[in-house]
Amino acid sequence: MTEHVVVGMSGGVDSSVTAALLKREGLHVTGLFMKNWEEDDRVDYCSATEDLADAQAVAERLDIELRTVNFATEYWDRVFDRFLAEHRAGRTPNPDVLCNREIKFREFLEHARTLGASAVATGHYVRSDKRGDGIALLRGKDANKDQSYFLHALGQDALRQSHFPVGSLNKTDVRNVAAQLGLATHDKRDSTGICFIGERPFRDFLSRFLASEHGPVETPEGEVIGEHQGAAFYTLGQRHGLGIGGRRGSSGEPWYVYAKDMSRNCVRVVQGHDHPLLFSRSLVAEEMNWVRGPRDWLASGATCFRATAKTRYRQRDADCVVHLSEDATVRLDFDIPQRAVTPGQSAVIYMGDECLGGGIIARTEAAAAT
RNA sequence: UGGGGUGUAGCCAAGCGGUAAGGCACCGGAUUUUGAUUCCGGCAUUCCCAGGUUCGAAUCCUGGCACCCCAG
Repeated sequence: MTEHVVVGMSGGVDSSVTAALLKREGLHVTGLFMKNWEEDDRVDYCSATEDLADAQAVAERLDIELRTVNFATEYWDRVFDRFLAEHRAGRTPNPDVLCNREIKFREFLEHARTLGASAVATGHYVRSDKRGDGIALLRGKDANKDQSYFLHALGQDALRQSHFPVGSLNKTDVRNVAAQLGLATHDKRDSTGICFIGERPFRDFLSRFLASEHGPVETPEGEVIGEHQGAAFYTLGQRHGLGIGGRRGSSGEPWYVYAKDMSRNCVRVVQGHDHPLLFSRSLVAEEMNWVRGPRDWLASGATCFRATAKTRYRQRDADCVVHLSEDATVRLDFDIPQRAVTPGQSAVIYMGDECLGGGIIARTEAAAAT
């Protein structure tokens, strides 16, 4: 009996080619289009409609069935709600990390099972590989498109039942395959923005869900030099949106957010992209997930090991020492202080090409000598 | 109303008779399945106002106006 795989089709090239490749392998492929965000917004409505039409066109071309499903309630409850709560707390959440864990590789996967599938597939640029007694999550072959950062919160259950065909291709190859097969999405622009929600004017979008008040922008010395639109709208390392112009006797460099004080609704800034206050030498991450279990790579008894880590998507890996603890937290000590390490974002740990896992940054330790 | 100083884009700020540097902010774009960062592009027919000198002035002259500092 041929394996039945449900492919999450978004209407983009990557998932189109994912379906095509699995079909070519001879698997029984069903496409499943998810709509997880409801809005009266006309722009949004149009793009979702267009995406569905594209997915349909591809499905027809490939001669596979396309179904649709709506997880808007689940998305709101399990992803967006927390996304908002994090912002209220002054942190900078990564909704897509949560979305993958809660929606794509939980709700979606379960739904696929009810359709009789034994596995799902997505267009993520990652690879998986049997290692030891488990399955390792590996970076995508195309280093520029690698999305393992977003999938670091997956567990063995999810990986065992998932395929990532485009993970071993380069983006240009993916587009070529799509073009050769005559798929309508072959030259479709890569999508960006929050998954399922899309690219929005950030502040306007968030302000529809979050109450906010203007507040002071202060220097480390406590001098008020501007007014912000609401502390929740800013993230550490951010430059724009502060409206701070030239100042007498000042260097003329831009100003960047290095801290937020939510109790005072205050955003603290510092001048210069590389100001010491923007750097952290270490961080503590919570809610750690070890893709393959926590002890595989550890010599017995050891409580730390060397690895590399990213504290933001698309950031270069940074060498560090990972310290394990009894609870589900971890401390990373960087060889070289990292810029704009931000609570709420994920710290994702790698060993070579393998994504070991990661957690949510809870706090950091300043790099500046005290 | 005695003396001194300053008035150039939203904010800093070059310019000192030859036809408005630069930076910050802001806007647009590129990059990007978070949010950022980064990169590229745009941004004063006009220099507080009014006269005058000159082939030509933000730059010189005259008179106003505004603000700042020191004396009161």
